[in-house]
Amino acid sequence: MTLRIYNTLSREKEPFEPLHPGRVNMYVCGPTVYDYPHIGHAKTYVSFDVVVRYLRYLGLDVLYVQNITDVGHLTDDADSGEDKIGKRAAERRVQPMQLVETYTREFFQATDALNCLRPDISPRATGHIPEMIDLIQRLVDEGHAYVSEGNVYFDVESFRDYGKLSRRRLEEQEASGRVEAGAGKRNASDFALWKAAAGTGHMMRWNSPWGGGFPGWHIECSAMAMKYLGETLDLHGAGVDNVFPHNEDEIAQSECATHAPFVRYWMHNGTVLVGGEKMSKSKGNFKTVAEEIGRFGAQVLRFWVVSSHYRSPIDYTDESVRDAGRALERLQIAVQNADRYLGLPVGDETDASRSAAEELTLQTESLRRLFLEGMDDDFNTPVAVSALFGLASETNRVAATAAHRSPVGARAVTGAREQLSELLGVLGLDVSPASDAAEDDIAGPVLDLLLQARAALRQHRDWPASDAIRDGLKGLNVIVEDRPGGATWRRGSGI
RNA sequence: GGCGGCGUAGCCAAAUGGCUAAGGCAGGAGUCUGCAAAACUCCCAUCAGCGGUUCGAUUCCGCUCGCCGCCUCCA
Repeated sequence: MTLRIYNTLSREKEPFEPLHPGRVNMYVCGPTVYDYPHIGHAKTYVSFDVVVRYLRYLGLDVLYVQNITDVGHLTDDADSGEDKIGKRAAERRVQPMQLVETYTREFFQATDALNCLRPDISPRATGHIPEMIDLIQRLVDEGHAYVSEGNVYFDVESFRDYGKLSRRRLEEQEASGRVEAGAGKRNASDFALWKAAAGTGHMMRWNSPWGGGFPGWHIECSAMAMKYLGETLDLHGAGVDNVFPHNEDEIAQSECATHAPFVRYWMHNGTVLVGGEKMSKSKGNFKTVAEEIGRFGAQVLRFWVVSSHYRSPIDYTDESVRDAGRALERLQIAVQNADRYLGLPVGDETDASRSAAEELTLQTESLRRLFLEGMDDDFNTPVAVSALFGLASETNRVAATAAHRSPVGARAVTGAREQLSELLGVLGLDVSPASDAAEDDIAGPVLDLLLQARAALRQHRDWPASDAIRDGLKGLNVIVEDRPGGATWRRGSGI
């Protein structure tokens, strides 16, 4: 089995071979922190978190860098455009760095809640201005960039491969007439590496060989990625909306400065839509991660993300998230059924129980293979998830309604349960009851006590009282289930 | 206008040049149960349309229709 990754550069799935065997240098474009993280961010960062987790699961040593863009991009291409962070900060009468701090915290809070592993390095753009200046200077020295009225522009025509990622030709873009020639630009497609601050009212500005100013948007990723990961990265991820111009420009700057290939595999994440339209900060049609976690729970959102392929666009609807919640509940119940089975008194081993156990063990192995094959095929999480459901069904078949356990059954169920937990873990999910019971150490014992009392009522066939307890608990989002081995409780999904 | 992608059952969502087109949700029938819940069993699609290539296409090619993204900040 080999991992294959769809590379935007070639538009094909390619076998993944890192530059240095066993090690993966990976960079993902981080957020611009001037507003709350939304579901689009959730999809991107959960998807790449799954990538990191899977690579590590395969035994690769991953160094994962994801930047924080805390220096504003211009709101438009014209030289007079405002810096978004500066603009928002001015509106709120706070310093830009205050604003940026607020939303950086929000960002990590959201990704932590979604159980995304922290990047190994989270470099901030403002902390890497010297590296950017060095890089820009190299480009000027090499003749790939030129200075014009205190601005430094990248000369797009100096790079033969410009457009190789987004498959665009310069002439076509010019023909569109939508890219206006900026003041002092040689070519309409030239992009800013450094912008003069004079006359822009920018609060965030730095000294440079070209005067006071601030960096262009694209240069930060090149500078930070190469600082920590070297001239050639194994993997670079981003949302599809960054292919052009951002990623294209990263390639141009980096390769012209180093004369080395910048990225071996480019991965791009599909867009989150809302009502058939892209969810984005600028459109204002976004739902924040915090808000949606409040409605559905973080794990359900995460499951919603991995239920479709990372490259597919997905529509964000309440219904689809609710479906994800119900589906996740099925996995939770299966794990709980396994645990319950393992706690049952030992009973006789019959031919039937023996063959059922053997079948479960067999299925566990083949479903594990299905999961890995899915993941190996460009991180096909929907296939991987279907393997998880397979494991749930197989487990339920022997564990859901049994009144006692058998030694063979226990071995098989233990194996299936462990497999389920392990593979869920690769997707960053944990459905074991302990994961949410831990927050309250008294509720569990109290519920157990209540069910014991209820069992006595049931002995006397006092159905009204017994049902009243069950209904009452349901109102508290605790689901009681009567089974051959006694009643059990679980928390409902609440949705 | 240019570039790219998508269109699979009521909904979500995979795979595949030929054997039963995964899985989940919803729905239907049954088993179990005092009832309920859960679980289990069974049922529920000819793959947007039209042409072409092929012994054979949902899968490859072309066209049409519809939708989305990028070409401006965006994950």
